[in-house]
Amino acid sequence: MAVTLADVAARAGVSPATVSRVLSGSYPVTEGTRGRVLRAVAELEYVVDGPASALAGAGSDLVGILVNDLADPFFGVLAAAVQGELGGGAGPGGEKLAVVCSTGGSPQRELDHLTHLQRQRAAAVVLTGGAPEDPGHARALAAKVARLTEAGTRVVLCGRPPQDPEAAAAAGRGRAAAPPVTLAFDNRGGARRLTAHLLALGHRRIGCVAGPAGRTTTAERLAGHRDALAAHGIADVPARTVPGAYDRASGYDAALELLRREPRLTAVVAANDTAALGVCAALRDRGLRIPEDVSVAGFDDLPFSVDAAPALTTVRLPLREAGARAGRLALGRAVAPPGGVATLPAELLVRESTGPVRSEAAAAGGGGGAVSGGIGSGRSGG
Amino acid sequence: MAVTLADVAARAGVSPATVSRVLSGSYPVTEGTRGRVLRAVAELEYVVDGPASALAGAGSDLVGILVNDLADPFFGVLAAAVQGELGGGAGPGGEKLAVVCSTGGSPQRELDHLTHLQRQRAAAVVLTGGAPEDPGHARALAAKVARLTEAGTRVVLCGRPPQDPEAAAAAGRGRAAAPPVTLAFDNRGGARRLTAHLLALGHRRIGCVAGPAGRTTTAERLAGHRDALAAHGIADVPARTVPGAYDRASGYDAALELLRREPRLTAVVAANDTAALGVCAALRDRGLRIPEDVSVAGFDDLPFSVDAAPALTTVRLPLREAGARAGRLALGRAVAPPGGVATLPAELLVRESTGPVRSEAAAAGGGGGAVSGGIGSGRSGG
DNA sequence: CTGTTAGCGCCTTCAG
DNA sequence: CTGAAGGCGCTAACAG
Repeated sequence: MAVTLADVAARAGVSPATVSRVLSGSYPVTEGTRGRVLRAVAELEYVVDGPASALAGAGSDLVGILVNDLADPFFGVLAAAVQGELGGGAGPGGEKLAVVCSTGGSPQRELDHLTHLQRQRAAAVVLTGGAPEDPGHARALAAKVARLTEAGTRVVLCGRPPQDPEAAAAAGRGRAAAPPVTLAFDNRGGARRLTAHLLALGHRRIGCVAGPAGRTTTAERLAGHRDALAAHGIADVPARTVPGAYDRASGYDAALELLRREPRLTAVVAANDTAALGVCAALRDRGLRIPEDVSVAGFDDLPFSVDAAPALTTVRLPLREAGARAGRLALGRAVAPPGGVATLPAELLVRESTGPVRSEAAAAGGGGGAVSGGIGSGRSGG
Repeated sequence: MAVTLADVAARAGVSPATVSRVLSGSYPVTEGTRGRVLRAVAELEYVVDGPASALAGAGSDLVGILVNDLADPFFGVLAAAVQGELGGGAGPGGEKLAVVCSTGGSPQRELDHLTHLQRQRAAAVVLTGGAPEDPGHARALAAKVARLTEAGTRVVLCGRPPQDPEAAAAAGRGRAAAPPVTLAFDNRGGARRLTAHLLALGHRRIGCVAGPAGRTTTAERLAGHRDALAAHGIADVPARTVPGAYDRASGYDAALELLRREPRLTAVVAANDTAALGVCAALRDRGLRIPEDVSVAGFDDLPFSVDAAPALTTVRLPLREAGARAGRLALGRAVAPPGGVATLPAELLVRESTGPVRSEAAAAGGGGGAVSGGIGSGRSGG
């Protein structure tokens, strides 16, 4: 930081205040002065100092985007959409610098990042992805969000359920400029329709590779799955659900475990498309064909799922739209939905990885021999 | 920002300076005082003000990561790896806040983001992905990088060639604390081995879906492709290369265009795995089997490529490793390679999407009928 | 070990 | 329309 406002002022033969006015464009300045100032700025390659500027009262231009995992396309697409809206930054409000922070799914890191953002006086924060279900964390988060909104930071929840109103109320102590806005996904409805689709195809022994335990998204999708089962008068068999994560390896292991527990499985719903890919790989390795022997379904409709082998039946979540809207909300360029909460639809996409259940006779004759039990996966504890 | 350092000091009955010392932990403080201060901090939910702190001399804890597109797994994986290294932030150097900025491939936005980071006094900046080949931009970028390093910001180039030494020298005017470090990928070598693999399988009419024009990565991969062709004494047919982008749609369109120009194509190398997926889709839509009729190869070995149909032959780039190393370099926790440049290997991964060229006879008999010329794609201009 | 004193670089009143 | 002055909240010398 060698060259300062004062340097520019000296070179242009004006006062620092004038330079400031030219740069912020908030005040009328004579064309001539303006030109000289701008030239001095260019010649000196002057760049406004962020901290000093922020300290002196100009708001920061940081917008925080919290994601669980940057390498996960779900968050990549979401974050890209948010950032796309903050945009080229040509806007008069000035360009915002998007700060994408990865929490790795850790509640503590979520809080830490939020503190960081608070420290930096972020203009807005977008929290993406499901939330941990721990009440303690929910309370801490509500408190942190309250501090943020009180300080004028706009908060948008994208892809998670709204905050508990009571927790939020308890956490609030000052006057929030703008209460947090929520853009939720209809995970439950989507999961229900997906399982209903499988049931309609005749499947009765459906395995479920759930998402990480203790997260709202996992709970919602599981609830939808059970809704569908219940609606068809089918008892939910707990052993047919194994926990996992949103990655391929997890889907692979979980599928093997499911097969061990119930070799006659005819369908598997995975936590998301990435896990579904792992499920497919495991099934294939065991000599099972998809969907002839076993149907597989994903969730999210991530970009690659249409090109998988076979193309994945899944539930499309409007990630792009959600991110873009969250971005607009963060910028204050969109009005909050009534009640501060909007639920975005989840659409069933039937492709090639699901099909009619095979008849029992065919099952007995088919590649079923490969599925003898007791493979001794070290993962039996679940 | 209601509660300040002074408030905490008052409540704890000490001076502001003491509070500052307790919080920064840089100076010895009595246990008792320390306890009272910490309690006051907790009770008031005090959070240090970033701008003020930075202005007063404490360095900023921002690390910028520039990527072309967050929704692209290539960058997602890279950015996640970098961020993973900045890490939980338990380290003594204190936690860094990673700022992931998406340039959308625009040189101007790249510069803009760097200015922003400069404004914020970023501790380090990691530039990922190929660079534009425009000399004007290279000069501007070199100048910007020089300003950054002069200000003490560490700069790491990850996945792009090193800066032109002359341009860098010309841009420098002050004393750079640490010159930029480069982690390059052996794109050319990888592409050469990939095409050589195809040639070894007997392919002679190889189509090439190139990456975006005017970018170093595109040029390097193309050069490698031509190296292999030349090494086998095969003339490069310009019409067999069509430009594209790193997305599925681009691969799809490009494959159709290639087929229009040369219906007897037996292999296609794509700009990357995502584009390869599009190529495969287009080929399938035209009734061609992979790899029996046409072999297809990708690049990068993105996470989904092993699960594609068929599993993609590709060139693995050590994205995870590169990102992690870039992160360590950014933190100053790794020593720069000799000469400031390290080239990371690109490994050929032969999977199922490439196979021996079909015999001419088989070609005549096979699904070739679908490939009649003159489909009139509007894209013939290239 | 702790309190006091100066700014960091800028923006924003106030005068002129 | 422009200059001068004050302070944003914190840290870094200095004293004590």
